[in-house]
Amino acid sequence: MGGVTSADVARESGVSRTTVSYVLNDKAGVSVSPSTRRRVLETAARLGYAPSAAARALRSGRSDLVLCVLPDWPVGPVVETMLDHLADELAERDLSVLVHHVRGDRPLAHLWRAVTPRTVVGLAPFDPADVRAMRQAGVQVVGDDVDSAEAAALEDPQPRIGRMQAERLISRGRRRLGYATTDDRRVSDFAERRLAGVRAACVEHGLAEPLVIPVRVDPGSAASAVAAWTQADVDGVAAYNDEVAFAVLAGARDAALAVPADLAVIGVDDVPLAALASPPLTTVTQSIEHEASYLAACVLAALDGEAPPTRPHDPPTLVARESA
Amino acid sequence: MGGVTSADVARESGVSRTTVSYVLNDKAGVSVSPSTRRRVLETAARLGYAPSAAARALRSGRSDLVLCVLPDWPVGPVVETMLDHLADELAERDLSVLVHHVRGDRPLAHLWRAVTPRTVVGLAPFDPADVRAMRQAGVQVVGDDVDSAEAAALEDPQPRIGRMQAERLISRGRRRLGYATTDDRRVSDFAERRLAGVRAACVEHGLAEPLVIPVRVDPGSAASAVAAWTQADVDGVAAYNDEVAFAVLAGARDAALAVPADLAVIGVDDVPLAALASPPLTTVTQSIEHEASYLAACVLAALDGEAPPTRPHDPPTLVARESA
DNA sequence: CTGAAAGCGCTTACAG
DNA sequence: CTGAAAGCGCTTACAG
Repeated sequence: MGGVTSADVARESGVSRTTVSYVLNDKAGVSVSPSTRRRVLETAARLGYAPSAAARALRSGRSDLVLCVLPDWPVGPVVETMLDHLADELAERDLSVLVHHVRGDRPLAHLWRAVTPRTVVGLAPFDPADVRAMRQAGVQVVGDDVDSAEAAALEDPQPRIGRMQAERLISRGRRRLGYATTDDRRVSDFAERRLAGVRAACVEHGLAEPLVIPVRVDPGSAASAVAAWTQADVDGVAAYNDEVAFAVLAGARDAALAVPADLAVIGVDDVPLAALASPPLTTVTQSIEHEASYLAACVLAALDGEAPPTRPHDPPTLVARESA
Repeated sequence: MGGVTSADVARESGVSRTTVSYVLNDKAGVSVSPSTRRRVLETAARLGYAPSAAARALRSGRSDLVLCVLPDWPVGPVVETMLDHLADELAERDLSVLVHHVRGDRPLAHLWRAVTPRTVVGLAPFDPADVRAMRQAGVQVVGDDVDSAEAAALEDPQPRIGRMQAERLISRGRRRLGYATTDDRRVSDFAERRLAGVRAACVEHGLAEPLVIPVRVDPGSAASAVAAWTQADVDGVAAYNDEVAFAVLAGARDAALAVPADLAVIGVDDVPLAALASPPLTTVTQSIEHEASYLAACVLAALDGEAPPTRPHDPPTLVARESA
């Protein structure tokens, strides 16, 4: 039932468990005679021995697991790509990435205690109490705003994204902007911060407040939003993300509006389908690879007890296609 | 350093660790006086006690973790939704779902040994040697084809999906079909099985072999595929999935082909954006909720030592929109 | 160079 | 109704 233990290997090769442990872990500073070493290695292989991670974790309080905690927002291709990169980079250090989607209000403590990860990476800020508890238990905590919510707020990239959208629209001659926000509560914070950037750009360019309308990802919702914008002479719409932009595009189509001539539309994310939209969607994107590398570097630095690397200055970029 | 332990709770509430354990685990057959019970519970809450899973796993050989192993294929909204449902259903039994994306050829053993999960759920078949090892270590294994690759093959739903696509196209008067397959090696197996269904339907209806062309999710690739189909008088295209279908739609648009009049297009999955395509995408979908419930039921059954439930007969359904 | 022993935090027979 | 004690498998000072 319970597999082969180090005691089995020790008995079988006629040495103590200590020696087995030394050999198997290549313990530095201890020299084991070559013949013994060989015998132990051979026996372990023959018996198919694999150490119990539970025991090891209990003993040493650490594991080779990196727990990645995702907030409860919808995870699109962007986050997924990021996780892939992260896993790749950490794999080189023999770290396995485990992903957990936070559901409802189940306490986080249950989870990280259950996993005993070496590091916990959060994609949204943790509860400070959770951070404290994890740190106290010797778990590295890495992530957005873990240490300084203020610092993060100062360099929040979201408003820049919104600003960039607005500036593109304005540079294309748009004079009255609309904002297609999401009705998904879980990300309304994001939407709000992006919208702030749009607002700021409007103010700077002497334009009126953007007309904000929530748009669901379905044709009907988009149609009525487009009607309202048309009514208000809106000629350019910045969407919360590419999905919402697709909806706006569909709404414009239904209303027989030409894009971008009658209504320009710009999204955020550059999802794979963006290039295939009708017309191809102009959008703003952040370099996911950079962000992932940064996160990986944070994890590695924490592991090596080094100071966290400085966040790369990673401005969003415009992907200019036809819709705006 | 090491967080709050049950000994702390015991000391603080003036009882033994035994009692703490009994209370916290609601141990059946043991009666603890209500006042003691309350005191322990209260102290545990106040101290923020969470049991060390490592110790628990070491002691009992089991944990509350369900490890969900995803194959190396691109995970779209479909799989994501499924995982969400699974997590929801298992959360009711206090099981936490952890997701691991298989990367490259790193051995699976390392991972499940490190996690010591109660159950491992595979979304693609495991290596039989892995299954054997996990079972031997007392880890439940649940997933596609775990026990009987043949049985699974018999009721493989993929060909039915392809067949359904073809039949829709044929019922709309299409006489020469094309198949837009993926060039992603990781899912070519899926594509092949779906294509088999398309082929079968063509044979049955006395049509020629479908003209198979790989289509990448970019405008250029789609354009040349559409050109080839046009050349061959293809008037209906079944796509491997909705993403590929979007590409075909874009290609048709570039070629000034009317959809569905000149070229009908049908996808698979019904991703959120499908309804927003131009024209709205007709597609075939499987009930993810059902599949997720089935998987959850398998996990729960394994947990309770019951026989696995029979797989629900869950035929794919057609979502008829305008593109076909 | 190698071994006996302690202890990580938990659960569970076994005594009271 | 409650507690003292053993033991899960491992690593690591500490002795030889």
